[in-house]
Amino acid sequence: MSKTLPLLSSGPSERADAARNRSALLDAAAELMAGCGVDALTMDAVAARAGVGKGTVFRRFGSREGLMASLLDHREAEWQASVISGPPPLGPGAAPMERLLAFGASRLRLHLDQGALIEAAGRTWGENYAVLGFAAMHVRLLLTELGVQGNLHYLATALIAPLSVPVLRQQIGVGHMSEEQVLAGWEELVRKVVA
Amino acid sequence: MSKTLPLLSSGPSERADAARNRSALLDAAAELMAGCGVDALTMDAVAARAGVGKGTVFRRFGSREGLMASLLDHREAEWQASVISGPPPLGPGAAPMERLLAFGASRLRLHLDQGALIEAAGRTWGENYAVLGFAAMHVRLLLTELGVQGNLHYLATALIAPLSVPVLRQQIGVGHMSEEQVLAGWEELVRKVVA
DNA sequence: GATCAAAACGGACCGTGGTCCGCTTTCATT
DNA sequence: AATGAAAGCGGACCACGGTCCGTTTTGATC
Repeated sequence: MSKTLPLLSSGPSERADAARNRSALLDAAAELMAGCGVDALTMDAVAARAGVGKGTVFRRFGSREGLMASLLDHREAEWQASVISGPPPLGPGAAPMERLLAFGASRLRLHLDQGALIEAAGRTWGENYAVLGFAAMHVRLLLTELGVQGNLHYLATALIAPLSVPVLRQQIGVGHMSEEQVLAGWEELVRKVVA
Repeated sequence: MSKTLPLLSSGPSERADAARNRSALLDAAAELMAGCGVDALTMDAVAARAGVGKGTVFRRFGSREGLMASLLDHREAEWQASVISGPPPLGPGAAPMERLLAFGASRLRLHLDQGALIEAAGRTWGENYAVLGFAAMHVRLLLTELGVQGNLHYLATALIAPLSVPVLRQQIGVGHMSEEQVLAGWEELVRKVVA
């Protein structure tokens, strides 16, 4: 996650031109992606569209994966906000089990919607502590509230794992499950773990 | 999975020169990888070492990922064989629960050992029906024997998901779990699902 | 063993991600 | 406002994955 994620940001501030270019690059990337899809997005095109040199793109985002991760930050921050303070059942106010099932459904949708982008972001996104860490923390908390016994940290990551993009792609694309079947299966898994 | 996997192979046979080159390329790749690691392996280097043109490498394996997948085929085939007909508790002869736990431990080891190669093989390997499909089928069978109720196909894939390379890397690398903790956690998960 | 179509070969060529380094901009300090 | 060092900039340059197509090899058939 980069400085663009409000949840974690701050830092020693960015020079004015740098901030302007970062924003221009993110806009350019989003526009190009909307037109051509994730895979056809080239760094040269982004730089050209934003009216900056290619080197600038790499200084700001480190790599293509880093740029993709920054594009995801937006969506992820919104999602995290809706978990922390959005309306129930995803947000606080609902019973733990309801929240947990809403979490699964919501995460499933997010991963299906942003799948291509998430895969394009690769490890930069996938091994980011702030992303999986937040989800794991949340699930762990809900499991605690549900009175589940055992290594809750592990169980939380294990419940999140079947919602990951590669697994979903395998289940839906190769295994020919429907989205509903996957969600129903996950709920069944959760109930067995919680029971 | 490619023609090199005995479990699935045959086909209308390969011309003698093609077979010779395939074998030479796999050897060259394995040797270079042993020396320089997975990431430093370039297609040009493999071609040069095998004494063939670059085009030949791509005709045989399709892509870099395809070459990596072919290198994995060997190990995967051995592993599948040990599940199907190796000694207990991984192979037949042990009680279903023992076999299931042995499956987890074995798969965990395989993924930790071959992690870099598996990631380098990307979707070519990861979405391969013959790989995840075999594991899912096996787990599904064991769950049946254990009398588990529900959507066993989904539960099988959900139990395999936490053993995937990205999840393991996250748990061990970022979350600072030990290999033993991960395995213990997975066993706990299995017992909750089976119970 | 001659013939020939299909298969395979090789390496020049291309696009893209990523680096490098000399020049320019910013901004804190005075 | 002048100054200077740090931060940023740009685009030429490089390495590597992947493609293309004219040439060569193979092996089935006669």
